[in-house]
Amino acid sequence: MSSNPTTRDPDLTRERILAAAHALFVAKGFAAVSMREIANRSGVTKSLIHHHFGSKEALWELVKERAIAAYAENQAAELREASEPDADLLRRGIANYFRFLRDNPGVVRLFAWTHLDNDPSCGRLDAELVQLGAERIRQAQARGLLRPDVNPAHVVTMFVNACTQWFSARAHHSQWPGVGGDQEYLDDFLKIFMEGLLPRP
Amino acid sequence: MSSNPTTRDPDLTRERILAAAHALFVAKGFAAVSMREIANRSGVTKSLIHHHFGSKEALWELVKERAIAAYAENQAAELREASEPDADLLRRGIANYFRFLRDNPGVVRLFAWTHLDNDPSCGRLDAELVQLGAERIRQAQARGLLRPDVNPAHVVTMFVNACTQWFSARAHHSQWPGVGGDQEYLDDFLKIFMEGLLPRP
DNA sequence: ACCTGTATTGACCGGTCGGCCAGTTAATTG
DNA sequence: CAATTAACTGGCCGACCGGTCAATACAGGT
Repeated sequence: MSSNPTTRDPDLTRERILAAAHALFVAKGFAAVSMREIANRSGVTKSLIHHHFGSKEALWELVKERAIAAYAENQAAELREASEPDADLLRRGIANYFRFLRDNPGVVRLFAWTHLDNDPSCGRLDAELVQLGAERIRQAQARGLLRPDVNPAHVVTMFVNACTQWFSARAHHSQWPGVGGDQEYLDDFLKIFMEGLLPRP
Repeated sequence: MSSNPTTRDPDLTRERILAAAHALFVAKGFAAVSMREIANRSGVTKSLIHHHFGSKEALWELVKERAIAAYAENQAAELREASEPDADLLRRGIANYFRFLRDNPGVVRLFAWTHLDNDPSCGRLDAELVQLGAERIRQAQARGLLRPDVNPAHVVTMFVNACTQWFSARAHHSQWPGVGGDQEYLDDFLKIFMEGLLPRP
Protein backbone atom coordinates (compact mmCIF):
# COMPACT_ATOMS: atom_id res chain seq x y z
CA MET A 1 0.00 0.00 0.00
CA SER A 2 1.07 3.54 -0.57
CA SER A 3 0.23 4.75 2.94
CA ASN A 4 -0.69 3.30 6.31
CA PRO A 5 -3.54 4.60 8.46
CA THR A 6 -1.27 6.59 10.76
CA THR A 7 0.49 8.49 7.98
CA ARG A 8 0.18 12.24 8.30
CA ASP A 9 -0.72 14.57 5.49
CA PRO A 10 -1.29 18.07 6.86
CA ASP A 11 -2.19 19.49 3.45
CA LEU A 12 -4.87 16.89 2.92
CA THR A 13 -6.08 17.47 6.47
CA ARG A 14 -6.40 21.20 5.83
CA GLU A 15 -8.25 20.46 2.64
CA ARG A 16 -10.69 18.10 4.36
CA ILE A 17 -11.36 20.63 7.10
CA LEU A 18 -11.96 23.35 4.52
CA ALA A 19 -14.31 21.10 2.56
CA ALA A 20 -16.36 20.23 5.64
CA ALA A 21 -16.45 23.85 6.79
CA HIS A 22 -17.47 25.00 3.31
CA ALA A 23 -20.37 22.56 3.12
CA LEU A 24 -21.64 23.39 6.60
CA PHE A 25 -21.23 27.16 6.37
CA VAL A 26 -22.96 27.27 2.99
CA ALA A 27 -25.82 25.16 4.27
CA LYS A 28 -26.43 26.75 7.67
CA GLY A 29 -24.48 29.99 7.87
CA PHE A 30 -21.63 30.98 10.17
CA ALA A 31 -23.53 31.31 13.43
CA ALA A 32 -25.42 28.02 13.17
CA VAL A 33 -22.32 25.88 12.61
CA SER A 34 -20.16 24.71 15.51
CA MET A 35 -16.51 23.82 15.47
CA ARG A 36 -17.49 20.39 16.77
CA GLU A 37 -19.65 19.76 13.71
CA ILE A 38 -16.82 20.70 11.39
CA ALA A 39 -14.45 18.50 13.35
CA ASN A 40 -16.74 15.47 13.21
CA ARG A 41 -17.49 15.92 9.53
CA SER A 42 -13.83 16.23 8.58
CA GLY A 43 -12.75 13.42 10.87
CA VAL A 44 -10.30 15.46 12.93
CA THR A 45 -10.22 16.96 16.39
CA LYS A 46 -11.56 20.35 17.19
CA SER A 47 -8.17 21.37 18.52
CA LEU A 48 -6.59 20.53 15.20
CA ILE A 49 -8.82 22.99 13.40
CA HIS A 50 -7.64 25.69 15.75
CA HIS A 51 -4.07 24.56 15.16
CA HIS A 52 -4.43 24.96 11.40
CA PHE A 53 -6.73 27.94 11.10
CA GLY A 54 -6.62 29.80 14.39
CA SER A 55 -10.28 30.55 14.99
CA LYS A 56 -13.77 29.96 13.68
CA GLU A 57 -13.86 33.43 12.15
CA ALA A 58 -10.56 32.92 10.36
CA LEU A 59 -11.81 29.62 8.95
CA TRP A 60 -14.99 31.27 7.73
CA GLU A 61 -13.04 34.06 6.04
CA LEU A 62 -10.80 31.54 4.33
CA VAL A 63 -13.77 29.49 3.12
CA LYS A 64 -15.38 32.60 1.66
CA GLU A 65 -12.19 33.83 0.07
CA ARG A 66 -11.43 30.52 -1.63
CA ALA A 67 -14.96 29.96 -2.91
CA ILE A 68 -15.29 33.44 -4.35
CA ALA A 69 -11.83 33.29 -5.88
CA ALA A 70 -12.75 30.01 -7.58
CA TYR A 71 -15.97 31.57 -8.83
CA ALA A 72 -14.19 34.64 -10.16
CA GLU A 73 -11.55 32.56 -11.90
CA ASN A 74 -14.14 30.34 -13.53
CA GLN A 75 -16.12 33.31 -14.82
CA ALA A 76 -13.03 35.19 -15.97
CA ALA A 77 -11.96 32.17 -18.02
CA GLU A 78 -15.31 32.06 -19.80
CA LEU A 79 -15.16 35.78 -20.41
CA ARG A 80 -11.66 35.75 -21.87
CA GLU A 81 -12.38 33.10 -24.47
CA ALA A 82 -15.38 35.02 -25.80
CA SER A 83 -15.43 36.38 -29.31
CA GLU A 84 -16.30 39.82 -30.69
CA PRO A 85 -18.75 41.66 -28.50
CA ASP A 86 -22.24 41.88 -29.97
CA ALA A 87 -25.81 41.26 -28.89
CA ASP A 88 -25.65 37.51 -29.42
CA LEU A 89 -22.49 37.18 -27.37
CA LEU A 90 -24.22 38.96 -24.53
CA ARG A 91 -27.19 36.64 -24.84
CA ARG A 92 -24.99 33.57 -24.64
CA GLY A 93 -23.01 35.10 -21.79
CA ILE A 94 -26.17 35.63 -19.76
CA ALA A 95 -27.35 32.09 -20.49
CA ASN A 96 -23.95 30.77 -19.41
CA TYR A 97 -24.05 32.75 -16.19
CA PHE A 98 -27.58 31.52 -15.49
CA ARG A 99 -26.56 27.91 -16.00
CA PHE A 100 -23.49 28.37 -13.83
CA LEU A 101 -25.60 29.57 -10.91
CA ARG A 102 -28.09 26.77 -11.49
CA ASP A 103 -25.31 24.19 -11.30
CA ASN A 104 -23.51 25.85 -8.37
CA PRO A 105 -26.15 26.66 -5.78
CA GLY A 106 -23.46 26.92 -3.13
CA VAL A 107 -22.10 30.04 -4.80
CA VAL A 108 -25.48 31.72 -4.62
CA ARG A 109 -25.91 30.86 -0.96
CA LEU A 110 -22.41 31.97 -0.08
CA PHE A 111 -23.00 35.35 -1.68
CA ALA A 112 -26.27 35.66 0.17
CA TRP A 113 -24.60 34.99 3.52
CA THR A 114 -21.89 37.55 2.85
CA HIS A 115 -24.49 40.12 1.78
CA LEU A 116 -26.35 39.68 5.06
CA ASP A 117 -23.06 40.19 6.89
CA ASN A 118 -22.62 43.44 4.96
CA ASP A 119 -19.28 42.01 3.94
CA PRO A 120 -17.93 43.97 0.97
CA SER A 121 -14.92 41.67 0.48
CA CYS A 122 -16.79 39.55 -2.07
CA GLY A 123 -17.20 42.55 -4.33
CA ARG A 124 -13.49 43.29 -4.59
CA LEU A 125 -12.67 39.94 -6.16
CA ASP A 126 -15.22 40.14 -8.94
CA ALA A 127 -14.93 43.86 -9.54
CA GLU A 128 -12.54 43.30 -12.43
CA LEU A 129 -14.96 40.67 -13.73
CA VAL A 130 -17.70 43.26 -13.92
CA GLN A 131 -15.34 45.78 -15.45
CA LEU A 132 -14.42 43.27 -18.14
CA GLY A 133 -18.06 42.55 -18.94
CA ALA A 134 -18.95 46.22 -18.93
CA GLU A 135 -16.11 46.91 -21.33
CA ARG A 136 -17.51 44.38 -23.79
CA ILE A 137 -20.89 46.04 -23.65
CA ARG A 138 -19.32 49.44 -24.13
CA GLN A 139 -17.63 48.18 -27.27
CA ALA A 140 -20.89 46.81 -28.63
CA GLN A 141 -22.51 50.16 -27.88
CA ALA A 142 -19.76 52.00 -29.74
CA ARG A 143 -20.42 49.83 -32.79
CA GLY A 144 -24.11 50.64 -32.68
CA LEU A 145 -25.11 47.08 -31.74
CA LEU A 146 -26.56 48.01 -28.35
CA ARG A 147 -28.35 51.15 -27.26
CA PRO A 148 -25.81 53.71 -26.03
CA ASP A 149 -27.93 55.49 -23.42
CA VAL A 150 -27.52 52.97 -20.58
CA ASN A 151 -24.63 52.49 -18.17
CA PRO A 152 -22.76 49.30 -19.19
CA ALA A 153 -22.02 48.46 -15.55
CA HIS A 154 -25.75 48.61 -14.86
CA VAL A 155 -26.45 46.21 -17.70
CA VAL A 156 -24.14 43.69 -16.08
CA THR A 157 -25.58 44.33 -12.63
CA MET A 158 -29.12 43.85 -13.92
CA PHE A 159 -28.71 40.43 -15.42
CA VAL A 160 -26.55 39.30 -12.52
CA ASN A 161 -29.31 40.41 -10.16
CA ALA A 162 -32.06 38.81 -12.22
CA CYS A 163 -30.19 35.49 -12.31
CA THR A 164 -28.90 35.48 -8.73
CA GLN A 165 -32.20 36.34 -7.11
CA TRP A 166 -34.02 33.78 -9.23
CA PHE A 167 -32.03 30.99 -7.59
CA SER A 168 -31.67 32.66 -4.22
CA ALA A 169 -35.42 33.00 -3.78
CA ARG A 170 -36.37 29.65 -5.27
CA ALA A 171 -38.41 28.55 -2.27
CA HIS A 172 -40.23 31.86 -2.54
CA HIS A 173 -41.08 31.82 -6.25
CA SER A 174 -42.19 28.20 -6.15
CA GLN A 175 -45.22 29.39 -4.19
CA TRP A 176 -46.19 31.93 -6.82
CA PRO A 177 -48.93 31.07 -9.34
CA GLY A 178 -47.94 30.87 -12.98
CA VAL A 179 -44.18 30.97 -12.49
CA GLY A 180 -42.45 28.42 -14.69
CA GLY A 181 -39.16 26.56 -14.53
CA ASP A 182 -35.60 27.74 -15.02
CA GLN A 183 -35.62 27.63 -18.81
CA GLU A 184 -38.94 29.42 -19.20
CA TYR A 185 -37.84 32.20 -16.87
CA LEU A 186 -34.52 32.60 -18.64
CA ASP A 187 -36.20 32.65 -22.04
CA ASP A 188 -38.66 35.33 -21.02
CA PHE A 189 -35.92 37.38 -19.39
CA LEU A 190 -33.76 37.21 -22.51
CA LYS A 191 -36.70 38.20 -24.71
CA ILE A 192 -37.36 41.35 -22.74
CA PHE A 193 -33.81 42.23 -21.79
CA MET A 194 -32.22 41.74 -25.21
CA GLU A 195 -35.05 43.50 -26.98
CA GLY A 196 -34.81 46.41 -24.58
CA LEU A 197 -31.09 46.67 -25.22
CA LEU A 198 -31.38 47.05 -28.99
CA PRO A 199 -30.72 50.53 -30.36
CA ARG A 200 -33.84 52.46 -31.27
CA PRO A 201 -34.15 53.61 -34.86
CA MET B 1 -51.07 60.41 35.97
CA SER B 2 -52.47 57.80 33.73
CA SER B 3 -50.08 55.06 34.83
CA ASN B 4 -47.45 54.40 37.46
CA PRO B 5 -44.20 52.57 36.81
CA THR B 6 -45.52 49.28 38.16
CA THR B 7 -48.62 49.23 35.98
CA ARG B 8 -48.86 46.15 33.78
CA ASP B 9 -49.68 46.20 30.11
CA PRO B 10 -49.21 42.73 28.64
CA ASP B 11 -50.13 43.85 25.15
CA LEU B 12 -47.52 46.59 25.19
CA THR B 13 -45.02 44.13 26.64
CA ARG B 14 -45.68 41.68 23.82
CA GLU B 15 -45.29 44.51 21.35
CA ARG B 16 -41.97 45.61 22.82
CA ILE B 17 -40.64 42.07 22.79
CA LEU B 18 -41.72 41.66 19.17
CA ALA B 19 -40.09 44.95 18.20
CA ALA B 20 -36.80 44.02 19.85
CA ALA B 21 -36.85 40.53 18.36
CA HIS B 22 -37.67 41.94 14.93
CA ALA B 23 -34.76 44.37 15.00
CA LEU B 24 -32.27 41.78 16.21
CA PHE B 25 -33.40 38.94 13.94
CA VAL B 26 -33.37 41.22 10.90
CA ALA B 27 -29.89 42.48 11.76
CA LYS B 28 -28.18 39.23 12.76
CA GLY B 29 -30.39 36.31 11.76
CA PHE B 30 -32.07 33.71 13.91
CA ALA B 31 -29.03 31.71 15.00
CA ALA B 32 -26.89 34.68 16.01
CA VAL B 33 -29.49 36.22 18.32
CA SER B 34 -29.95 35.01 21.89
CA MET B 35 -33.04 35.20 24.03
CA ARG B 36 -31.00 37.18 26.54
CA GLU B 37 -30.30 39.87 23.96
CA ILE B 38 -33.97 40.16 23.11
CA ALA B 39 -34.82 40.29 26.80
CA ASN B 40 -32.32 43.05 27.54
CA ARG B 41 -33.34 45.10 24.51
CA SER B 42 -37.03 44.92 25.32
CA GLY B 43 -36.49 45.51 29.04
CA VAL B 44 -38.11 42.30 30.22
CA THR B 45 -36.96 39.00 31.59
CA LYS B 46 -36.05 36.04 29.42
CA SER B 47 -38.68 33.97 31.21
CA LEU B 48 -41.35 36.44 30.25
CA ILE B 49 -40.59 35.99 26.57
CA HIS B 50 -41.10 32.26 26.98
CA HIS B 51 -44.31 32.94 28.86
CA HIS B 52 -45.69 35.05 26.02
CA PHE B 53 -44.30 33.28 22.96
CA GLY B 54 -43.29 29.80 24.06
CA SER B 55 -39.94 29.39 22.35
CA LYS B 56 -37.31 31.16 20.31
CA GLU B 57 -38.52 29.44 17.15
CA ALA B 58 -42.13 30.45 17.76
CA LEU B 59 -41.05 34.06 18.30
CA TRP B 60 -39.04 34.01 15.07
CA GLU B 61 -41.99 32.61 13.14
CA LEU B 62 -44.27 35.27 14.55
CA VAL B 63 -41.81 38.05 13.69
CA LYS B 64 -41.57 36.80 10.10
CA GLU B 65 -45.30 36.35 9.76
CA ARG B 66 -46.09 39.84 10.98
CA ALA B 67 -43.44 41.57 8.91
CA ILE B 68 -44.40 39.82 5.71
CA ALA B 69 -48.09 40.34 6.34
CA ALA B 70 -47.46 44.07 6.81
CA TYR B 71 -45.44 44.12 3.60
CA ALA B 72 -48.12 42.28 1.66
CA GLU B 73 -50.87 44.52 2.98
CA ASN B 74 -48.91 47.66 2.09
CA GLN B 75 -48.26 46.46 -1.44
CA ALA B 76 -51.80 45.21 -1.97
CA ALA B 77 -53.13 48.63 -0.99
CA GLU B 78 -50.95 50.34 -3.59
CA LEU B 79 -51.98 47.79 -6.18
CA ARG B 80 -55.71 48.18 -5.54
CA GLU B 81 -55.79 51.93 -5.95
CA ALA B 82 -54.05 51.73 -9.32
CA SER B 83 -55.82 52.82 -12.47
CA GLU B 84 -56.24 51.15 -15.87
CA PRO B 85 -53.38 48.77 -16.61
CA ASP B 86 -51.00 50.06 -19.25
CA ALA B 87 -47.26 50.47 -19.73
CA ASP B 88 -47.03 53.65 -17.73
CA LEU B 89 -48.86 52.13 -14.77
CA LEU B 90 -46.36 49.30 -14.78
CA ARG B 91 -43.49 51.78 -14.89
CA ARG B 92 -44.84 53.66 -11.89
CA GLY B 93 -45.57 50.40 -10.09
CA ILE B 94 -41.97 49.26 -10.47
CA ALA B 95 -40.67 52.64 -9.31
CA ASN B 96 -42.98 52.45 -6.29
CA TYR B 97 -41.78 48.97 -5.44
CA PHE B 98 -38.17 50.05 -5.79
CA ARG B 99 -38.70 52.99 -3.45
CA PHE B 100 -40.52 50.80 -0.96
CA LEU B 101 -37.57 48.42 -0.73
CA ARG B 102 -35.17 51.34 -0.49
CA ASP B 103 -37.11 52.76 2.45
CA ASN B 104 -37.67 49.39 4.14
CA PRO B 105 -34.32 47.61 4.15
CA GLY B 106 -35.55 45.34 6.92
CA VAL B 107 -38.01 43.73 4.52
CA VAL B 108 -35.24 42.87 2.09
CA ARG B 109 -33.10 41.35 4.82
CA LEU B 110 -35.97 39.38 6.27
CA PHE B 111 -36.73 37.85 2.90
CA ALA B 112 -33.08 37.01 2.46
CA TRP B 113 -32.95 35.20 5.81
CA THR B 114 -36.05 33.19 5.01
CA HIS B 115 -34.67 32.28 1.60
CA LEU B 116 -31.51 30.90 3.17
CA ASP B 117 -33.68 28.83 5.50
CA ASN B 118 -35.49 27.46 2.43
CA ASP B 119 -38.62 28.67 4.14
CA PRO B 120 -41.47 28.79 1.61
CA SER B 121 -43.94 30.37 4.03
CA CYS B 122 -43.07 33.87 2.85
CA GLY B 123 -44.22 33.01 -0.66
CA ARG B 124 -47.70 32.00 0.36
CA LEU B 125 -48.58 35.42 1.73
CA ASP B 126 -47.59 37.37 -1.34
CA ALA B 127 -48.72 34.81 -3.88
CA GLU B 128 -52.00 36.65 -4.36
CA LEU B 129 -50.02 39.87 -4.69
CA VAL B 130 -48.11 38.41 -7.60
CA GLN B 131 -51.27 37.03 -9.09
CA LEU B 132 -52.87 40.46 -8.91
CA GLY B 133 -49.90 42.10 -10.62
CA ALA B 134 -49.71 39.39 -13.26
CA GLU B 135 -53.40 39.86 -13.98
CA ARG B 136 -52.83 43.56 -14.66
CA ILE B 137 -50.07 42.75 -17.08
CA ARG B 138 -52.23 40.16 -18.79
CA GLN B 139 -54.92 42.79 -19.31
CA ALA B 140 -52.40 45.20 -20.81
CA GLN B 141 -51.20 42.41 -23.08
CA ALA B 142 -54.75 41.69 -24.21
CA ARG B 143 -55.15 45.34 -25.16
CA GLY B 144 -51.99 45.27 -27.22
CA LEU B 145 -50.12 47.61 -24.88
CA LEU B 146 -47.48 45.03 -23.88
CA ARG B 147 -45.93 42.22 -25.88
CA PRO B 148 -48.04 39.07 -25.50
CA ASP B 149 -45.30 36.45 -25.82
CA VAL B 150 -44.00 36.60 -22.24
CA ASN B 151 -45.41 35.01 -19.10
CA PRO B 152 -46.98 37.80 -16.98
CA ALA B 153 -45.88 36.09 -13.76
CA HIS B 154 -42.31 36.15 -15.05
CA VAL B 155 -42.56 39.87 -15.75
CA VAL B 156 -43.47 40.46 -12.11
CA THR B 157 -40.77 38.08 -10.90
CA MET B 158 -38.15 39.82 -13.01
CA PHE B 159 -38.62 43.31 -11.71
CA VAL B 160 -39.05 42.04 -8.16
CA ASN B 161 -35.76 40.19 -8.52
CA ALA B 162 -33.98 43.14 -10.10
CA CYS B 163 -35.11 45.46 -7.29
CA THR B 164 -34.66 43.05 -4.38
CA GLN B 165 -31.18 41.92 -5.32
CA TRP B 166 -30.10 45.50 -5.94
CA PHE B 167 -30.67 46.33 -2.29
CA SER B 168 -29.77 42.91 -0.94
CA ALA B 169 -26.30 42.99 -2.52
CA ARG B 170 -25.59 46.64 -1.84
CA ALA B 171 -22.27 45.99 -0.11
CA HIS B 172 -21.34 43.90 -3.13
CA HIS B 173 -22.25 46.36 -5.89
CA SER B 174 -20.64 49.25 -4.09
CA GLN B 175 -17.28 47.66 -4.87
CA TRP B 176 -18.00 47.48 -8.59
CA PRO B 177 -16.57 50.12 -10.90
CA GLY B 178 -19.01 52.35 -12.73
CA VAL B 179 -22.13 51.35 -10.81
CA GLY B 180 -24.19 54.39 -9.93
CA GLY B 181 -26.73 55.19 -7.22
CA ASP B 182 -30.28 53.98 -6.70
CA GLN B 183 -31.92 56.40 -9.12
CA GLU B 184 -29.46 55.81 -11.94
CA TYR B 185 -29.84 52.04 -11.65
CA LEU B 186 -33.62 52.28 -11.58
CA ASP B 187 -33.67 54.61 -14.58
CA ASP B 188 -31.48 52.31 -16.65
CA PHE B 189 -33.50 49.29 -15.63
CA LEU B 190 -36.76 50.97 -16.61
CA LYS B 191 -35.30 52.05 -19.94
CA ILE B 192 -34.37 48.51 -20.89
CA PHE B 193 -37.22 46.66 -19.23
CA MET B 194 -40.07 48.87 -20.48
CA GLU B 195 -38.64 49.07 -23.97
CA GLY B 196 -38.28 45.30 -24.06
CA LEU B 197 -41.89 44.89 -23.00
CA LEU B 198 -43.35 46.97 -25.82
CA PRO B 199 -45.14 45.03 -28.55
CA ARG B 200 -43.11 44.63 -31.76
CA PRO B 201 -44.63 46.05 -34.92
C1' DA C 1 -62.13 41.78 51.01
C1' DC C 2 -61.01 37.68 48.94
C1' DC C 3 -59.93 34.86 45.16
C1' DT C 4 -58.49 33.46 40.75
C1' DG C 5 -55.78 33.97 36.75
C1' DT C 6 -51.99 35.83 34.67
C1' DA C 7 -48.02 38.88 34.16
C1' DT C 8 -43.54 38.91 35.90
C1' DT C 9 -39.35 37.69 38.31
C1' DG C 10 -34.87 35.47 39.55
C1' DA C 11 -32.62 31.43 40.35
C1' DC C 12 -31.37 27.34 38.32
C1' DC C 13 -30.81 23.30 34.98
C1' DG C 14 -28.21 20.36 31.64
C1' DG C 15 -25.94 21.10 27.64
C1' DT C 16 -23.05 23.31 24.18
C1' DC C 17 -20.16 26.97 22.77
C1' DG C 18 -15.19 28.61 21.17
C1' DG C 19 -10.84 28.35 22.74
C1' DC C 20 -6.76 26.82 25.39
C1' DC C 21 -3.11 23.78 27.06
C1' DA C 22 -0.28 20.08 28.39
C1' DG C 23 0.71 15.85 26.35
C1' DT C 24 1.89 12.40 22.70
C1' DT C 25 3.11 10.99 18.11
C1' DA C 26 4.96 11.25 13.65
C1' DA C 27 8.02 13.46 10.18
C1' DT C 28 12.28 16.27 9.31
C1' DT C 29 16.84 17.66 9.99
C1' DG C 30 21.69 17.43 11.01
C1' DC D 1 20.55 8.14 15.93
C1' DA D 2 19.40 12.10 18.67
C1' DA D 3 17.17 16.56 18.42
C1' DT D 4 13.90 19.64 16.68
C1' DT D 5 9.67 20.84 14.67
C1' DA D 6 5.05 20.32 13.51
C1' DA D 7 0.78 17.45 13.47
C1' DC D 8 -2.43 15.81 16.40
C1' DT D 9 -5.12 14.33 20.72
C1' DG D 10 -8.04 14.51 24.94
C1' DG D 11 -9.42 17.01 28.54
C1' DC D 12 -10.58 21.07 30.55
C1' DC D 13 -12.19 26.03 31.11
C1' DG D 14 -15.43 29.88 31.77
C1' DA D 15 -19.14 31.70 29.33
C1' DC D 16 -23.27 31.34 27.30
C1' DC D 17 -27.21 28.79 25.38
C1' DG D 18 -32.60 27.82 25.48
C1' DG D 19 -35.72 26.39 28.65
C1' DT D 20 -38.01 25.34 33.29
C1' DC D 21 -39.91 26.22 37.77
C1' DA D 22 -41.42 27.87 42.00
C1' DA D 23 -42.46 32.15 43.98
C1' DT D 24 -44.25 36.85 43.75
C1' DA D 25 -46.99 40.85 42.33
C1' DC D 26 -50.69 42.71 40.28
C1' DA D 27 -55.33 42.95 37.89
C1' DG D 28 -60.32 41.98 37.57
C1' DG D 29 -64.50 39.57 39.00
C1' DT D 30 -67.63 38.40 42.79
